[in-house]
Amino acid sequence: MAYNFVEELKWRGMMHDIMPGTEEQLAEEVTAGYIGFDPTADSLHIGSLIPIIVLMHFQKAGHKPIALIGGATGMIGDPSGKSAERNLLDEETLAKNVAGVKGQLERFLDFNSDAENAAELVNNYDWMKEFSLIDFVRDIGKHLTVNYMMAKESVKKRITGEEGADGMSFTEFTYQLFQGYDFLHLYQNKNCKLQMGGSDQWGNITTGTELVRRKAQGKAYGMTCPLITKADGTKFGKSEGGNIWLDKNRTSAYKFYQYWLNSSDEDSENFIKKFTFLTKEEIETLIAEHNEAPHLRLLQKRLAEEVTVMVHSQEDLDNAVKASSILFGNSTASDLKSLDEQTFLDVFDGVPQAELSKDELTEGLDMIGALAAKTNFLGSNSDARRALKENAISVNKEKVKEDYKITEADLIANKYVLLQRGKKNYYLVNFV
RNA sequence: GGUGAGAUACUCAAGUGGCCAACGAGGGCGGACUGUAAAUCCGCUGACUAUGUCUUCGAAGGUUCGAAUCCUUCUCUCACCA
Repeated sequence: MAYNFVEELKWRGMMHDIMPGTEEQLAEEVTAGYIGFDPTADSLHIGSLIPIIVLMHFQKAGHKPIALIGGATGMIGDPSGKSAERNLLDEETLAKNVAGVKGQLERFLDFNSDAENAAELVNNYDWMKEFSLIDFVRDIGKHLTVNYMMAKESVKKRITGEEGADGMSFTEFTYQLFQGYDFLHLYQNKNCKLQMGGSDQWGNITTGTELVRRKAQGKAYGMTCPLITKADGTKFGKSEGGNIWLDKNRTSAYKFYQYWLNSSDEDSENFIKKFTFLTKEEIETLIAEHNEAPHLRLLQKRLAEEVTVMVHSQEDLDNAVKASSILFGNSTASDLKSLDEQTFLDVFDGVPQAELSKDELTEGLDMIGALAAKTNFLGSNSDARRALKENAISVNKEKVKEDYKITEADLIANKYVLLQRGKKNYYLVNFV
């Protein structure tokens, strides 16, 4: 095999823990391996990219990736890494989420190929729903002791009350048995011998391999990748606006692109290894070039490009780059006006808006009113006066003074006026 | 239950009769610089019909020409004693 899965993950820093014998197993034959995805929302966010990419590497290495959607386990809630009991999702939401997550996974893995190592998509609800409580308790529960389950870190933490934890329901305690059974089921029905996941999944994975050993006298393997962290300690995948989603409707391609572009130097070295498929040589060259001229931010740009194209499309990337140059470059009112309405709206997607009547423009709309009273862009008239005095206000990217009046001549696409306070605060007024 | 201390703006925290819309620090915002970064420097940070006016220092009353500041009652927080 030209491509060594384990070696590949190791140099990319994506290997946290691996069970002894896993490499030998992978070297020996085409192996099926799976990762579970929780349908906690109808879209995955960029935290789920790592497991997806691991599966893609897995397939590139000639093995068979299985993506498991936790339709059943999602109904229970994984206690790993949580200090409080989770809220349960109702069936309807869950069905919607499963469909959403499934659609996204199809972007990255080809589930319809005839190849020997074609990717496969399964939903554990399909085999869990028929399982009766009695059967489950007799067939599965019998093979593991409570002592074993209690010894897991995720359980121990909650029981001993560390970190303000407040106990754990039977429901969540059962979770690891469910996930363990998934592995057993896939082992028996799909000859799946490997489970992968984030390092917080180690406990659940070992429960699975243990179950395979005891119940099926088989040998199964596990591997985890480190959880993504950022150098400044803030949470990965979050911005002020919340999660960065893979769904364009939740996080626009522009914002998605920006998230990566704004990575720190330190993080971007790390991220480009993990989130792109560039070769080791390419990445080393990039890092070297970046260190030569850090202000050009080659790493961040390449990272943002690669990931945006992978998750969205080349077209989305082009638009995001264009939008970025309008927002952050030296664009002028005429640049703005040259945009067609759709692109303009895409660029300013998510920017707060207000609607005003076009009648306001006939006499010319004064700045104080435009900023505060009519739009609530700024909190008060005083605030508006201050901002104007500070030379902080722009109309259509051009600085204005307190005596400026907005007229028909300022309209973009005959409808919009772009207000701006400082560099980053935008506000769109829609004249109808 | 008793005694003592305290409550000030987004947070911490000065102010103990007029010079108080209230020192200072942090945060936030803006400007310069810069790499859409970090650091640094400077400015702003109650409202309004604005060289003035109004409301604000736990709540309600009172004293006074004038109260964040003094008095009374109440609410809450903390400390010590039961």
